[in-house]
Formats: sequence, structure tokens, C-alpha cells
Amino acid sequence: MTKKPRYSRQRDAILEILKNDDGHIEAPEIHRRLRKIHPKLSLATVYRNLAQLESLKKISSIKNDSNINFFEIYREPHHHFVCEKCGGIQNLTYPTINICTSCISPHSNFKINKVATTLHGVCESCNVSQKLLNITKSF
Amino acid sequence: MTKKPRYSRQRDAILEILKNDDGHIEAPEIHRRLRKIHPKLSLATVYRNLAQLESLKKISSIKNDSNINFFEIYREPHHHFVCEKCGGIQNLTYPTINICTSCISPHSNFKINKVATTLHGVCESCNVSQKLLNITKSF
DNA sequence: AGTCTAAATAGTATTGATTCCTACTTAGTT
DNA sequence: AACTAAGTAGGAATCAATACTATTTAGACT
Ligand SMILES: [Mn+2]
Ligand SMILES: [Mn+2]
Ligand SMILES: [Zn+2]
Ligand SMILES: [Zn+2]
Repeated sequence: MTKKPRYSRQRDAILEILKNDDGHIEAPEIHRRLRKIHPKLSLATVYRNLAQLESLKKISSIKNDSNINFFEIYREPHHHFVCEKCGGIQNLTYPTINICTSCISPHSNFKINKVATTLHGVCESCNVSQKLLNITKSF
Repeated sequence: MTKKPRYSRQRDAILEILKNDDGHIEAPEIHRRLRKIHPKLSLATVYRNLAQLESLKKISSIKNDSNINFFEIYREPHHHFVCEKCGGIQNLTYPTINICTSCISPHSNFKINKVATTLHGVCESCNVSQKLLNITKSF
């Protein structure tokens, strides 16, 4: 139905960055990295292509609590941990919880595209620096 | 540790709106409703108090795909359905999945504050109007 | 190989929910 | 009644993301 998009050097480079990264990257970071080789690349182009790639299910995105969108190459569905302090995102390697999808199917007229389980809290490194701060405060 | 906040007529009214609503409301909607009785209420005040009430666990919030924050009175933990078309949010009445919390606890230095499972898709009413649109297009 | 056109891009302006700022007000303690 | 830290109103600022527009380009078709 939806036809295949035309090739673009820029989109290809964006996808390549994500293929070779095992984390979750922001659009401006992708832009920064590609600028070294494609000095004319526009940030708007990065955003436009990321949106397109996501709708083609080649990549996926997740937002942190500050509404910043992080992108990664499409992987097996998995869950995420979002740090409330630094905004960093980490993968959780526990099996996907599919029960929701099957549970809601009785509500037949819903169309479910994505199930996201996200834990919010304070990550290891932020937690440690928090503790250190408390110690120094007590003096 | 954190001391109880001072009483405020505005905060009380905001909480009252949420207590008497079973849905998920945006800050501007709360503002609109309260303006009828408190014409001088500032939208910034609504946002500030919603943030405070949430940190006191009296209310909770969830964002739709357009980053708009919806608020509700604190309830038993539950999951949500977010419509990609209209941005509306609905509760899912299936039992909370706690396994993630217990699974990750071995990663001891994480602090988990919130577990959110959210389904993204097209809600019943949007789905129906989508179908009607397709029918009219085929003429 | 040249022509054509819809899709893509660069660069910039705009959006819009939320937060910040500051002078003023007020709850509540002494 | 006086004091003060917390809260408010109103408006400005923020900033990730999107919209806009003139220009370029992939790739289809002669
Ligand atoms: Mn991931
Ligand atoms: Mn809810
Ligand atoms: Zn962190
Ligand atoms: Zn909908």
C-alpha cells in the first residue's frame, strides 16, 4: 500500500549510525556525528528521516521524562528504564510482556501498534552521586 | 523529610476537579473549568500545583504521543491505552505487571519509582471514523 | 544521454506545552 | 499585629520538534 521511499544518502547515513550503535541516541547527537562527514546535513532532515524510518519499523523511539526522543535500530521488543535525573535510557533484558495485547483483544475495535513498558527512577550512576552528595551535605 | 505544603485555595480546587473526574485531564482543561469560579487563576499555577501534587503521589500523570500530559487522581496502579490519532487516553483494567520491579531488583543500585505499561494504537472511535473515511474514499 | 517530476534537502522560521521570572499576596507561626 | 516563607498572577522565555520554501536529486520514461 505505502510505497517504498526513494533512496537518500542522508537517510542511509542516519540508519547506518543507528545500526552501529547499541544505545539510544538523540536526533541532535546523530546530527553532530554525521556533520563530520556531511557538513551540510540539516537537523530538520535528521528529524524527518527518523520519523519516516520509525513508521517503516526500521527504528524505534522512546522518550525520557523531559520529552526528549531517543532512537535505536529496531530490535526484539523489550522494555526500558528511564532515569529521572540524567534522562538516560537503558534496555531491560526481561522477556516482553504480551499479556496486555491478548487481554485487550476482546475490546475488538482497538488497533494496537505498540506495547511499551517503562520503568522510571534513578539510574545506578545518578544514585551513587546522589549518595555522595548527601554525605558531603552532612558536614 | 519533605514537609507538608501550606494550604492553598487554588491547589485545593485543582485536586477537587481531579477527585470528581474519572478520566485523564490536561492542565489547560483544568484551568478552563476553574476559571469559571476563579477567574484570576493562572495556568502556571495549575502546572506548578499539578507537579507538586504528583510528587506527593496524590495524582499521577501520563503523556500521549504528542507529549501532552494528562492528569488523574491517584488510583491503584493500572495501565493505559494511548490513541495515536486523537491523543486520548483510556485506562486498562488488567492487573498490574509487577514482575519487572522484582526482576530488576538484583540490579541493586537502581531506584524504581514508577512502572508504566502503555499500549499505543488507534482507539475504537477513531478506528470507526477511519473505516468510514475509507469507504467514502472508494467512491 | 536528456527530460521530467515527485520526493528529498538545507536553512530558517514557527509552534506550543511547559517552565521561569518577579513583584505581589497570603497561610500560619510567634 | 507583625513576620516570613510559601504561593500566586501574569507575562516572558525555553526548546525539542515541526512547518515552510526555494533548491536539489533519485529514478522513471522517452
Ligand atoms: Mn531499547
Ligand atoms: Mn489512568
Ligand atoms: Zn541517571
Ligand atoms: Zn482516538
